[in-house]
Amino acid sequence: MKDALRELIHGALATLRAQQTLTDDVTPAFVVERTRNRDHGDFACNVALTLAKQAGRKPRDIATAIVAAIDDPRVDKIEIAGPGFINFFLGAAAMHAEVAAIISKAEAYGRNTSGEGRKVQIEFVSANPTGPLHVGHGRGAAVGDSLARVLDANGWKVTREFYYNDAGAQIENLALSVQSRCRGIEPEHEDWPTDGYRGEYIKDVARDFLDGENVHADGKDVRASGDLDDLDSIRRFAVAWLRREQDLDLRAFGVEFDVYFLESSLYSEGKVESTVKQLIAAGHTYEKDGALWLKTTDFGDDKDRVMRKSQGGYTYFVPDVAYHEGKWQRGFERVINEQGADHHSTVNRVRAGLQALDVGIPKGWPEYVLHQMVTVMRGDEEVKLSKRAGSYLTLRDLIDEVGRDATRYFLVARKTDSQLIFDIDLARAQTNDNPVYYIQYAHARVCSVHRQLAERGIGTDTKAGLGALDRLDSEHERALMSELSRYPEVVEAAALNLDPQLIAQYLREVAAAFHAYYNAHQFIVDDVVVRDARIALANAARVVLANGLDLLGVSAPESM
RNA sequence: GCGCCCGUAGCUCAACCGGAUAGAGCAUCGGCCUUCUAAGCCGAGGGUUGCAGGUUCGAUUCCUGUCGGGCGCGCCA
Repeated sequence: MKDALRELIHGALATLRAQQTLTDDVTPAFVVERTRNRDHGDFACNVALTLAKQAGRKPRDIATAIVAAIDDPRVDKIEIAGPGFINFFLGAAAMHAEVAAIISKAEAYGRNTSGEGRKVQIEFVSANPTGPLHVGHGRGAAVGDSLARVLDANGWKVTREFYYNDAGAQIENLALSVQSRCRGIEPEHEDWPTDGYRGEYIKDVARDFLDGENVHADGKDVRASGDLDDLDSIRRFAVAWLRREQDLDLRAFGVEFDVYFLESSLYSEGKVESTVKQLIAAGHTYEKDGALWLKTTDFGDDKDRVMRKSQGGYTYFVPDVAYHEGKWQRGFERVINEQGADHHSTVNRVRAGLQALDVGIPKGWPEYVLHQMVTVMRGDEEVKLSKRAGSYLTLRDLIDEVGRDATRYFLVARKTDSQLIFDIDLARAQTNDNPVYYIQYAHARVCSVHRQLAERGIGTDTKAGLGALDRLDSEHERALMSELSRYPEVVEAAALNLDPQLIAQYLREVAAAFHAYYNAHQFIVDDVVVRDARIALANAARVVLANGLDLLGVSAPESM
């Protein structure tokens, strides 16, 4: 509806220009937006205000001229208000048509094609296989996967990718830790490796290694040699073991990836070497103190970066650039990296490295969505420890305790750049204070109505119901219809702002509108036409709730 | 010391890339409803948007400074 109104405005401007009422050919940016206040109608437009400046005329005069040039049956009334806002009051028919569209499009309602099938990659989680996923990874998983779903709903062709380091120093620490556990050394002992991993899970890995277990991860089997002097074998086994573990966690979270990308492949396939050569050839490198440097300061970084250490070997930054060049070569018009904000310093660095390649990669490519820290509270106590990891709360702990739906919802329900406080007690609560419960309950209530009808042997006629929506004219009914019709705009906005939180927030409002509607009216009434209409509207609400929840990866239960 | 993020009602958060009287939920207080799940409705109180400047018709939003909280600042990844 928003777009339709924009077109009406553009049409009116064209008319005014043809009449010479307007002489300026340039139309400045303007917006059509939902009003906050019902007195201002359904939509408002600020075009007269933005036009006034360049036309040198009073906004209200321009607004009057524009309004006079608009005539559309979908619009009941147009008012000019305040400094010159144009307020549109939609007719009931426009709203009823939207409800009918919801029912007929069903799962497809709210989806659009603005992405035109272009390729976008979302890289998220990307945890190294050195330990269980923690709550921070959970936020990344929830946000990244929801973003993927949202962009898919906007017509993009989405690839979900997980990048992990299976070869660096951290992995060496992992292998050494497992080896020490195999030898019965405890983390408190003086022979325990510096920077070793102390969690309980290391013991489990060690046990399985000594037992000669077989681990299936990333589509291949890795068998433990059981030889504790064979560090290489320990390393391969430990990586596979933890990869499998993380995979189970992610699956329990409803998140699946299309591509798992190994950092080691960048070395084995010579990508790192070729990237270094490219950077040297492009003339952006220099030698200093026995090391090879990249002049990233030429591209907006705050200091130059070492590529090859004086002792030999590349810094992690080099494979990072190689990796992203590979993403570019794979044809992703957009790449969105979802990471913890503690990695924010890599943003400038990676982009600068890509600019230095001189291969035509746009300046702001790739895009980043960085999420801030998560603090988990139980009552007034901060929860920090996990039995499994020994040092931090794992994602699995949280899913086990509050369930997947609540975990996912809570982790996306806040702006990514704000710190998030996860209230375990609230997430578990079976009350209306709990937004997940409140939303799912609204969905279940519609299903419950159908069960009630079935028990009484009452059938309904959706088509007749949709034809009779004009019989529904209470405040609650109107409000619910209006709320539902916003859904497509919310899906669009969530993609534009890369912000699934908008969906979470919107669903709460839909649920509130539904509950109010539900409680103010009887569904099972003798008037067949009204009954059909009310149930058709309830079904429309169910569709929007189900579609929205799906974008968050949260289930839409039929009963609770 | 430098960089990034945050600071909005008692609490948890919004405010749709600068718009109208800064909004919801919870909590508190006063009414109503209590019927197809555990609901819901109406009203009230509660704000100098951390603080101080600036930009303009107009600022929670943009700029500068400042205070407070978080995270980063390696030839670690």
